[in-house]
Amino acid sequence: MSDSTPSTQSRSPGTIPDTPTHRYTAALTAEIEPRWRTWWEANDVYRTAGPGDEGFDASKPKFYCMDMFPYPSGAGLHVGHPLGYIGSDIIARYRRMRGDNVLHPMGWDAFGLPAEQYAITTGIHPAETTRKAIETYRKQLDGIAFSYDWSREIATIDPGYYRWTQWIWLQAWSSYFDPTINKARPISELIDRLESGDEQADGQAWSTMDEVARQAFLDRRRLAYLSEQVVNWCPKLGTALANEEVIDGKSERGGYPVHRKPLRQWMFRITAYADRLLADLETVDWPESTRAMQTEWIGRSDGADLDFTLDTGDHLRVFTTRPDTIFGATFMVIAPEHPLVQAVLADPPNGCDTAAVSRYVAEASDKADVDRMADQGEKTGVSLGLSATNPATGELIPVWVADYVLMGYGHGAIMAVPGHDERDAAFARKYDLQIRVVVEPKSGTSEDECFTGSGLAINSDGASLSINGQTTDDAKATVIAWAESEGIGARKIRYRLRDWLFSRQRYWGEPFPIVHDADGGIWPISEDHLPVELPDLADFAPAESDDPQPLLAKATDWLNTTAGEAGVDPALLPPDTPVTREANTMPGWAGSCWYHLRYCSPDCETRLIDEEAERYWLANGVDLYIGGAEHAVLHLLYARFWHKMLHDLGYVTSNEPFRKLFHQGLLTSWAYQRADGSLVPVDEVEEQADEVYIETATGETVSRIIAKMSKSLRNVINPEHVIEEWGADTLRLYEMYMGPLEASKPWNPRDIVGVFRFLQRFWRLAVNEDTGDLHLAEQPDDAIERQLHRTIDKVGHDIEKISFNTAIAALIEFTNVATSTGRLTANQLERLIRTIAPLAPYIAEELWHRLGHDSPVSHAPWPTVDSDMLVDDTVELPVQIKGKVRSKISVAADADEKTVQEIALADPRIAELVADENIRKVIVVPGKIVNIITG
RNA sequence: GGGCCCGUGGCGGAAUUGGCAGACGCAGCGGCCUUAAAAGCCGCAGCCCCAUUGGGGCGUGUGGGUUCGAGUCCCACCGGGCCCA
Repeated sequence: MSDSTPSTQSRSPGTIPDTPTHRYTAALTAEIEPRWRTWWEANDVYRTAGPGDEGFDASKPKFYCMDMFPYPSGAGLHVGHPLGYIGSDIIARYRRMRGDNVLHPMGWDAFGLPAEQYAITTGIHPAETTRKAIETYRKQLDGIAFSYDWSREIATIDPGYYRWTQWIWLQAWSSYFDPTINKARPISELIDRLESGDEQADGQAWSTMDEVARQAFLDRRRLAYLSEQVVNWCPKLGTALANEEVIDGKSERGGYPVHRKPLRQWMFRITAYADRLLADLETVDWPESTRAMQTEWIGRSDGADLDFTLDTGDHLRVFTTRPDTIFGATFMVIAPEHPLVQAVLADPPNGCDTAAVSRYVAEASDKADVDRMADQGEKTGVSLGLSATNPATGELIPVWVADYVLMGYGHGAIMAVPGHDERDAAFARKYDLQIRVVVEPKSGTSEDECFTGSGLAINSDGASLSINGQTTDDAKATVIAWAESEGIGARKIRYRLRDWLFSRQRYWGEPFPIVHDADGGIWPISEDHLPVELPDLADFAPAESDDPQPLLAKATDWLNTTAGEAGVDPALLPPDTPVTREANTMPGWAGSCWYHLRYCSPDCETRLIDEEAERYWLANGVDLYIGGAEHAVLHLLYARFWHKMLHDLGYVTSNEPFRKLFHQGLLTSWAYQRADGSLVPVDEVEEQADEVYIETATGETVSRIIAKMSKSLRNVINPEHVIEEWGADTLRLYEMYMGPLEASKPWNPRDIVGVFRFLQRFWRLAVNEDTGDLHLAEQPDDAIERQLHRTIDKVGHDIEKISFNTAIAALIEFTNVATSTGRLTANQLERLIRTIAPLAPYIAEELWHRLGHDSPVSHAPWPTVDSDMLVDDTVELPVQIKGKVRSKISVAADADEKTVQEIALADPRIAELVADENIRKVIVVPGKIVNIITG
């Protein structure tokens, strides 16, 4: 067992001979819990009827309560994983008892890298290891009494599931974004508009374009499109890596060189949705921090596009958020990837050191964007020997190339204002470029060398424009209006959000439902040929190559096929046309973007989601979505994007997928370190004395640190071990009792016994430990009855507030009072059992049936609360003198202020204390407090 | 560097949102039961001072402010976390 303290290690009440036969012990939970689990399963207790199902009651309100589904790893669950699941299960059970139709499903996010990496080292197929891991997870989850409707279980790797993942992708491929209505539409509608002449293709009439030009135009408009992207390519690993997987130009795993390489990749046009993804954050009930993160990630900036004229006569377009500082633009900088660089190298102006420029561009190409953007570190660059005219001042200013400007942002070119931008200032100082101050703070002078805030424009007076004295906001508007009238610029809103790179060179993911013909044409697989199944592969090792090769390229029989074989509509392409399948696969995020839809009708063959089920379960989206904050941006943004796209295309009615979002906190745990820093597993350590820990095997002293539970720190706690020693109800209660669900908190094995003792007392309140019979009172005790109402009321409210720790505290308190006062009547006990049922389902079910019920306690209604029982006739009020409590008085609950004041002043102790004082004022807050101000 | 969040007994945490700080649990102490121990049960318990029951002072990271009244609101600082740079 994972316990480290001797006091808990030796505890094992089930084996103590003196223990009463019918005490709530680990031995008893080991008998009770599996028995009810089997019974629940045999009787389909948690099956949820939806529209069209037998027994569905449409008059009940719906409550869709969903967990972020897990990636089933080979290591199994540790006690941190179920934390959020226990929370959502309590809510689901509570809402059911409140009379809602509750949809509470679970599934598996089963495509992804770890299984594939494992396959590379062991040769075991990812499908096999994943299936095994799912089985383990399922077994572990079942032990904790989750009330999932397993008939709705889905796994992203099921062909029946990823058929629809592919289908959704095809919808995106077959759609475009119409900015005039700010929505996605089928691309067939765009073709109609082009053919009718309602719209032109980039200013060209459709009728004048040939087929190649038409396809190229349409491909540029699709929501899913191919594009040349610079990726982190690692030849040794044979794959592109995410930015986070590259450290100092080397792969995180293996330390192999990584090159920045342009690669044709499938993209998603998520940027088209930037403003909707931003604006609709206002409409959801999400943690403030998560909304802030998404807002920052989308990164809207308001500014202007401005054109500068080069001395070659060409224009250089820049984006700036500070058009008001145009008079301070003393040079320009372009990114190393900017097309102008190649133009300059091809036809160098006088004074251009082409060798230096070429060398600089080559060096910059292998640097990651994050490193280039970093504020610290030397700014580097090379002059191009070109000049541009500042349109406001008329001055000629030099053009440089520098890697702190990124091609992916704006136009890959900036007007540099070293007087008011830190990075431009650093660059100007290094290369001795002119710095001009054009903004001053509204009051006082700036302490900073480089003032980047808002203020008043100065030194900003030119032939066609003057903004001196204008505030920054006014000056921005003036400059934009001027640029527009001069025809050299326009107001522009830009987003930090980039289009989503959607292809991976991995094996264990969804194949794209598309084929390529010999001429580079792209053809969709028709719907009735979906899914495109992942071919079997015997060898998962990536091919080492300078030329990026997706793993699926190894499946040559699968890869090279014909249009007919692959399932392309014969009307589009003759069936015997040789085609190549797309060898890239979709990223791990794909399946999780829409699983909230599939749960509603997991077996629907005709649509991704049954229409009626969608309207019912997804009205206003998922009612409660619980999961980790680590998905605050990527998963939650991608899922919102797909949902909105499907909304535009008419497949879902709601605009947002998750109405209320909640993040559970992280579970930390103690880890033990030897003097040399190496780690000792938690279960090989004992606490010898207070704060002194020794390694059992060696007797050496080890030090204790607190850290996130992880395999590498050897501090994971296995839920099965906890259940073995205390039972699952204790595990559930302990995890919820530790503190607020959203807080990070340390797992302390020593504390578990507290909730176990509570359950023991709870059990003893109902059951005679010696005989096993129920022992009940004939007549209810009035004080107990009142407190029971209060407890039911508080537990209900706390569950709704997701404040389970205080709900449990209220139950403990009631149980302590009830055990010390006497017995409960059968009726009282029934209500108490129903109140604890969402939190501790096993003990509740056992006692419920012992009370003579045949149907599950989870199907019983939540006990009613009589509001008269919540208020007392008399209340005790503290009486303060100058803010310090000096006495307490007992008054009628509805006594008016005057009466309360009289009683307070008449209180002997108060009278004595104020006898010699002048009473200036008496504050009476009915039901709360009395405060007497003297002096 | 900017933004957001958080600092309460030995520990995990409560406090109806401005009204008795420390609910509830762990650990601790005392008692019952027991030959004994464990388990269980009953009680004590923020810190300090005086005292016989009782009383007083100080207390929610630090310093200031608003208020009859501040853990809660405002300002500054210190420490920790997250996000963006």
